[in-house]
Amino acid sequence: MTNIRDVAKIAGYSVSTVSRVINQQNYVSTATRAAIQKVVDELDYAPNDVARDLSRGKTFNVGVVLPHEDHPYFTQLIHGITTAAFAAKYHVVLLSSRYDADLELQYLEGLRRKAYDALIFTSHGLPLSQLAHYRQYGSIVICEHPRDSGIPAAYAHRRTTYRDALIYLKTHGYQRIGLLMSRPIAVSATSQATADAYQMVFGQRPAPEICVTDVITLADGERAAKTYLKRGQHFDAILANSDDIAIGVSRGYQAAGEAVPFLIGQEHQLSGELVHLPTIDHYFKTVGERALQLAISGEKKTIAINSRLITEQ
Amino acid sequence: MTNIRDVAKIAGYSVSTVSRVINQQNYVSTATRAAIQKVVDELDYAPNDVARDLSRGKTFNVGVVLPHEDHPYFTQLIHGITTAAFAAKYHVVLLSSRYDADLELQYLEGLRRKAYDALIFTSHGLPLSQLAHYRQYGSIVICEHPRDSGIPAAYAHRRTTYRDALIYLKTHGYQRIGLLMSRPIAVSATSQATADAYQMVFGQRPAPEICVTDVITLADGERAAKTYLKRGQHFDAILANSDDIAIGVSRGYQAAGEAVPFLIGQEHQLSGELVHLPTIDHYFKTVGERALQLAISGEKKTIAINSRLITEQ
DNA sequence: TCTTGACCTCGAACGCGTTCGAGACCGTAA
DNA sequence: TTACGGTCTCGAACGCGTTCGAGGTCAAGA
Repeated sequence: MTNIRDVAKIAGYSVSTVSRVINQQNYVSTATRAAIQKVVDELDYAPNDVARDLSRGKTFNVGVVLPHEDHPYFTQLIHGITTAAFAAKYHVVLLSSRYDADLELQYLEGLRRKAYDALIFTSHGLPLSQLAHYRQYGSIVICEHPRDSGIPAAYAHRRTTYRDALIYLKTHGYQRIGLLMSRPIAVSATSQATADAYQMVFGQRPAPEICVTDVITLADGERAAKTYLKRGQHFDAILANSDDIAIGVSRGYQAAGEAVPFLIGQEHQLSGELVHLPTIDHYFKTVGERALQLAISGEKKTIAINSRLITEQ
Repeated sequence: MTNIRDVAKIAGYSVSTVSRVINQQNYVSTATRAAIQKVVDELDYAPNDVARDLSRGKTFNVGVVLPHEDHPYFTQLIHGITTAAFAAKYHVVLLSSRYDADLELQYLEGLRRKAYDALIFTSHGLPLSQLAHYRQYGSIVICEHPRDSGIPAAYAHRRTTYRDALIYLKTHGYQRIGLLMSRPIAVSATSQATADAYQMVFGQRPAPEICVTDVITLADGERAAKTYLKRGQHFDAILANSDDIAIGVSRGYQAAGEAVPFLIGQEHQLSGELVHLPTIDHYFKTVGERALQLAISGEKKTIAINSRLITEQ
């Protein structure tokens, strides 16, 4: 493999002059530039990006930690992140975590080892304090409310919209509400926002038995419906954590020959549109764009993107 | 930032011995290992991944070129790729292309400049011959039939299943078939497979007027239906290029108050399942896994994954 | 005429981990 | 006792581009 020293030697100039030619910098005479360019072309020389990254001390890589690849939240977020990364000439490195603490730690170590300039956690299993500890090694951005961690964040401002949704249900006469969540309230900011909104509207924390957690897919929605039925619980309405999941819930009730509660979905997915399901759009693409911008600028900001309740579609 | 030389100096050992300790290699006495480890811990030293990549001449990065992030084909493929990459301890770098030739060239140059060990093209705008030219700089894998390019490939074997689908239509009495495609037959292997299957079943190439191209989203499907209606063309059945798109077609006809032709979708999406749409599953996750394995092993193979026609769901 | 300041080019140090060849030491088999 | 082989450690070269300080040239302004 030919390197910059080969080019310099053959062209009869110093390495630094060659470097200035390939980086299109000033202070190279036209003749010299042409002579060096000729050798570069003849030798089919291209600078080594890894060496360049090493000497510049920067990789232009942003690691994106995501628990699943096939969930709409992450898909939309990734779309926003890659769009913004592309515009800023950064590279997006996908890091699967499955909420595994060891893996997340490995990725944080990657930041320490300079594999990435910045890390975006679309979600996380480790405590925020541990993420915060790694900020000394590089920029870290999370996609949820940072609490008291001080970590820069871009996230969907869910609570207000969840409140809107629950108020909507209440004013339409739905009193007994079931809540579906991807993760337990104790560990998930999203689930907390749901619980907080519930408290605002109904004056108390949601009882544990009205919440079903670990609901991710349509099949989980179906399972949740069966769980409710098996327990003999009755609900007027259910706030599902995605449109697909709401569809699953609907199927679960139908399969059991029971009346389907009123449903509200989330994510504004095609499936919900098909059955005219009320939903909440969190604008995750925008969240992703903002997260990436924070990550590369190093700004210590918190950006909340407003969600929207969509009751007619 | 502390480096391996600092550790060596403070520990009183040579750099190579320290290297052997942090890489858990043999030929270090227990006492030495402990002494060095102590200094490593005290200094909070972590090796620099970029320097390591440079000296090893390998990055463990695989670039994945994809035209869109929000299309099910790519989402499923990415899922397979990240799954396999994770298992092999490789990193997936997402490269948006929008079929832009300049961008694709930039990514190929990235291979030449050692930014990636390998490149997977989930789709491409550049001619295969140009991709083939860059194989001298690193492993390249495509996700379609490689024709005579010799490029290693993992792809969905579509033609046979398209034939099955068209035979299914023919035997059920549907004679006049419309074909929806994401890209023109001239540039897309997928569209070619559709046309080839059509010829096998109906004995002739599909007439240009029965094909609508640039159909990517549900809205495009709706538009395609309107195009057909505007032209006064009648079809007994339409082979759409995704379930979502088929739904769009259905809407287009319904909005115009016209009878909806029999529809077959693709990708086995949730939307199709909801309306019991016949579909074709291409197993793109598997394709992605195989593509990544080819990319990192450097094997010069072509792997075709069989698709499946699903007529009852 | 002297100074100042672009302009051009060079050499060497720097960023940092890996690896190979060599040397020293010790135990065991011949 | 000589040899061979394994263990342990070191120094230096290597992978490769960037950048800073220095030095030389030349023209314009004082």
